[in-house]
Amino acid sequence: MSDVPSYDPAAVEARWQTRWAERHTNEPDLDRAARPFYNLMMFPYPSAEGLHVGNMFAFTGADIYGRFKRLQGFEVFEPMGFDAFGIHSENYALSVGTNPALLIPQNIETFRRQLRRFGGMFDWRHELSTTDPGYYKWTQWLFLQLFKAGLAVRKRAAVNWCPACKTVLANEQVINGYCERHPDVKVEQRFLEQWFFAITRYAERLLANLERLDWSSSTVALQRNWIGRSEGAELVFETPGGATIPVFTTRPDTVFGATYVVLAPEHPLVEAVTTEERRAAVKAYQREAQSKDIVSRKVGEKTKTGVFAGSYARNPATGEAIPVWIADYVLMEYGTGAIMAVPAHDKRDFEFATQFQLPIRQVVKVEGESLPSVSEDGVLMSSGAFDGLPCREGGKKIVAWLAERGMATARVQYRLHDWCISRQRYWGPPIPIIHCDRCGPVAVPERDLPVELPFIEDFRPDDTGVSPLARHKEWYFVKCPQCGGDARRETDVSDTFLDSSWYYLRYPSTEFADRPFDPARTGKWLPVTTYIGGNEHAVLHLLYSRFISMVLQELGHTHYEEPFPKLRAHGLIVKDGAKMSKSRGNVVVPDAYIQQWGADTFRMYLMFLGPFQEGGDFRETGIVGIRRFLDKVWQLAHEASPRGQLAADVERKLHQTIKKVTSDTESLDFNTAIAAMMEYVNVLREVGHGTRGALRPLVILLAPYAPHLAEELWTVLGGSGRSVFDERWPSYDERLATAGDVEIAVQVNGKLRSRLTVPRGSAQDDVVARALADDAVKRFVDGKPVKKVVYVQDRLVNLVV
RNA sequence: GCGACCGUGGCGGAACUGGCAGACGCGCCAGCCUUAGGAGCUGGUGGGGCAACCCAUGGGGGUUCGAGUCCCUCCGGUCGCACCA
Repeated sequence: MSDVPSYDPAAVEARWQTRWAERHTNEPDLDRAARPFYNLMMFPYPSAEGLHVGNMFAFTGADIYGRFKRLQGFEVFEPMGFDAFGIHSENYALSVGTNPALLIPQNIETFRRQLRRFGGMFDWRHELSTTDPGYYKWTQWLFLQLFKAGLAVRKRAAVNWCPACKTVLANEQVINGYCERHPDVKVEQRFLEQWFFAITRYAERLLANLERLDWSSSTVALQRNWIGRSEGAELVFETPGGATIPVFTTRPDTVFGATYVVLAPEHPLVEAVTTEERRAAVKAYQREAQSKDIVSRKVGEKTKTGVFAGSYARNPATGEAIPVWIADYVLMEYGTGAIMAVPAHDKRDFEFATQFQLPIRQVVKVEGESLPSVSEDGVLMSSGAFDGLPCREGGKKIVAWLAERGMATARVQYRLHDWCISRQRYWGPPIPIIHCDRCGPVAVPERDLPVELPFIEDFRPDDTGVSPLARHKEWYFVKCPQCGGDARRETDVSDTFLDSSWYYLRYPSTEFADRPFDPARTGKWLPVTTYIGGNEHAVLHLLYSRFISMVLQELGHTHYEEPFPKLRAHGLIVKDGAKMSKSRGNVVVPDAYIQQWGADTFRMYLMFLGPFQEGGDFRETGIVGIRRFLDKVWQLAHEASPRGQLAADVERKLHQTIKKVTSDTESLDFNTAIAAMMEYVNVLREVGHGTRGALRPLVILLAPYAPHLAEELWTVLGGSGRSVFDERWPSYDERLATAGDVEIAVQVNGKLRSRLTVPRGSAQDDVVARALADDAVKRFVDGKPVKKVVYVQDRLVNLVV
């Protein structure tokens, strides 16, 4: 054995983590940074179980990118925080019977320790937690800005209600229509007054802006889908009683085929269209529909249910009287809550009409399609003057024709709903509103913020259906800030997604207690340069953040409309092909691996597992490969001769490696970047020795991936300065990277027959001449004339005979 | 049902705008070194012929001098949304 000390990751990592902290290595000057780079990763929810490998996978990839940018000369701000409010924490707290206010700090402490241990380049000066009153004071401020702008409104809306818990459930607590905690109790819907943000007013902008965002295409597709824009028309169906039923349809061309009308059971017109003799049946049906929970109500059931209301409405196109039905396959939240049913050209209407023996009238002819035919590639029939027109054109003409009589309006409809931010829960920031009998809902004056969440010994929900906060009398009863009369606080807390919709805006300004975000800091650091996170947040978090950014800009608080111009989604780490979850019991925790192998080895292993943006299957068998690689680098660095020229082939390989690692790290292809570094190390070992000149660039390339080891080896290689991260990313010489001979494939009729080694950039004629002289090639050309030559520079030549 | 994606050795995965399939790593095999090794080193490793060749990227078809890559079709899998009119 040589006299090289053995690589002891635990000692190396402890040493450098201490130095980084002492030397403030990871703390950029936020006020004076000349080249600011805001490297953001989605902050974690600090679960009781601690950081798991999925978190670490995401953070490692993002951290590598941040360190890479730092080495390229940017001043990188990489903050970390905790999304600690919300139903997860509250449920866990309920299950162990301890107030979340006591549990969360412990969880955060565990996360903080784990995050330091893995070596993230976090600027801990700017840590935040959404549960900190100093943070949620500004979450409440944000609510007030929307409230004052008329964007926070109160509406009645359905919630899941468990009659056993006597409380509101989140959708994820409803399992197949039953309460998660009472598997034999059916969940029902109840209607409560709740706070909504008017995100639908921004639907068009949220959709249009997607075009100019540099985001993973999968994420864009998810958002586009969620916003769900549909073009169509609102048509009016009149009842003899004088009521008019507006319906939304995307297929106005099929109006001649509308043979009945359906209202959602909650529709306000149900009363007016129900006849006396049908009243009992309709009431019974409404009760039945209400007893279903929201989730199963929406999941398409095989058999449809409904009830005839007793009255008829006039089809605006045909003038016919058609029956009005009440059925829960029509949803109150979409369109107008009422539809014209065209059973011949809509699957759901077809099912319903078949079941209840309602007439089915075909008005679109499509080649080779039987009913129900939903294609728009047909021509109209049985549609009066519009017969023979293609669907789309016919639809436009029908809308125009009906519009003359005030019976139709073209309009656009979105699936996106207003954002319900009310939670009838304990563990969240109280919504800063005071209800006064005289003044109505009144904003808490900003000087009185935060409305602190009081510590409540018994924080369990009770059978009142309102948040446990209502039980805290001193907190609940207040004076109206406007008239001074008796008033009560709003007891709903806000949605966790509101907390996380602006945390990135707070990070650079955490030390300012008197403002949510400092204008100068915000001007310098926002919008976020690169955002890396999982696709589980592709819709809600990212959509809400974009919405909040638009509002803040519109109200003059910030200078940008889109918070995350560049977003990359990482993949998922699975275990044995299945998603890791507590219930499956296959959650992998990194601590033991870090203990055994070191953080650097484990970081690189996670990145080598598969493509960062696709994820991979966690198998511990490969870890040793990374460790062997780092051991080799360690050995080479310690044995490197201080001086000495690089052999030509080593130099070429070095420049190729720099090129590959640079572009792969930039594109987050960490697995192939690591492979390239391994190849270089293999070459160095074949040559039999390393020089410091050959090792120094490697150590810098490796630094984002294995930061502690790189720091250590940088000093071994005689590096100056306090940190390898004060160095510059190596550059490569394109000429050197591509110099030397190349091997060219020689094909005859498209089949590989031989290989030639020629100088790079050889002329076609020379290569062809040499190819024709080749024995193997001669055998296959067999004296036949060459009809065609395909030559790809430095790659191949194909002779067609 | 709608939308997005994927299918390559024993395994994880490479392969730029079509151009030498299997980089890199794990595992496995052989040898070396060791009292010993779950350490280290050297070599080998898609399949078949055991050679000069043939066959191989889920199946079938097509475009092309040339297809893992493009097109059609079928099979299988993953994710998201889902009675959205």
